[in-house]
Amino acid sequence: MNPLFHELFQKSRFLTNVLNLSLKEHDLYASQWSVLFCVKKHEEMSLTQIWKYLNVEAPTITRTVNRLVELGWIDILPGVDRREKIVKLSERALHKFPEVEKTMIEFERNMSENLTKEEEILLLKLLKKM
Amino acid sequence: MNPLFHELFQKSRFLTNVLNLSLKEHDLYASQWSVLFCVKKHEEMSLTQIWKYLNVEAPTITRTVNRLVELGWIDILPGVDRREKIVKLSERALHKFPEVEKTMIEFERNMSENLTKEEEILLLKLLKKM
DNA sequence: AAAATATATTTACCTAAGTAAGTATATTTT
DNA sequence: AAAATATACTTACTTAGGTAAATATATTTT
Repeated sequence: MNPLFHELFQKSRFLTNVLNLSLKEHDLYASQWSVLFCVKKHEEMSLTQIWKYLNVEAPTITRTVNRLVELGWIDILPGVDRREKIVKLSERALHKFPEVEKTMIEFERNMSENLTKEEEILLLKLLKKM
Repeated sequence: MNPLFHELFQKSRFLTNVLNLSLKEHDLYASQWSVLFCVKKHEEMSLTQIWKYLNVEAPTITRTVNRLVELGWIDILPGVDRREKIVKLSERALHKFPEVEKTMIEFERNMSENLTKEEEILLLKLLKKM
């Protein structure tokens, strides 16, 4: 069997585990971070915007956002369209964000330190091409 | 944020979804296939051998193997050491295996058709190096 | 305006993976 | 031989993702 796919799945699982471990210090999981990150970037987002941006299905975002609301990272604003839920970072989340970001940058640095900058760019290019 | 990790996670999720769709014709999931594949390769394996080979935790394999036993793909042989569970493919699984393998080869061909052989080798190398 | 259709989110149920703690059996130490 | 430790697997609980179907609200057609 083609070892490429096996390796890709393994690496993905490994990186998720390491990332979860890194984010533990902020009581966050990787998927929660990915939602916080894109909401921060766009300031306000509807759930549909989030799941389209992150390329996952709607129920996944319903769940993660609900958890983040429970944990106090996210506030819900009622939209004009009463079907949709508009979401933004809470005060506390905005305050904590830079520290979490620091952890993320550290994680990314550690996980790519075996690659030169050129290799990193090449790897990204090949992944996208596949 | 470094787009490399985002891309890797996305691609992994995408490939898992496509693979699950391909394997649906055999009523199998990707993770079930990975267990069947390594058990076939080694003929007989203990659960510990399986989870070490696949680089996952023990409970994951307990669950997947149990499901495969239920579905009739795997038989359990009692080991000499009564703590351990030795596992092999069922007759039916051995019979069906080549067809599933064909599906897998087709999947791999489709998913790597945008890469030249050289790029494929390079991608694998970079993933391993990371 | 009523009916039909579309969109946004949720609910229910499934696989897939993790950690922590429990149980049963082997092995090693004392 | 008894006690302590190690190993193999399981159980309970959590996140993370998926599909299919339900619900509520908007929009479009008739």
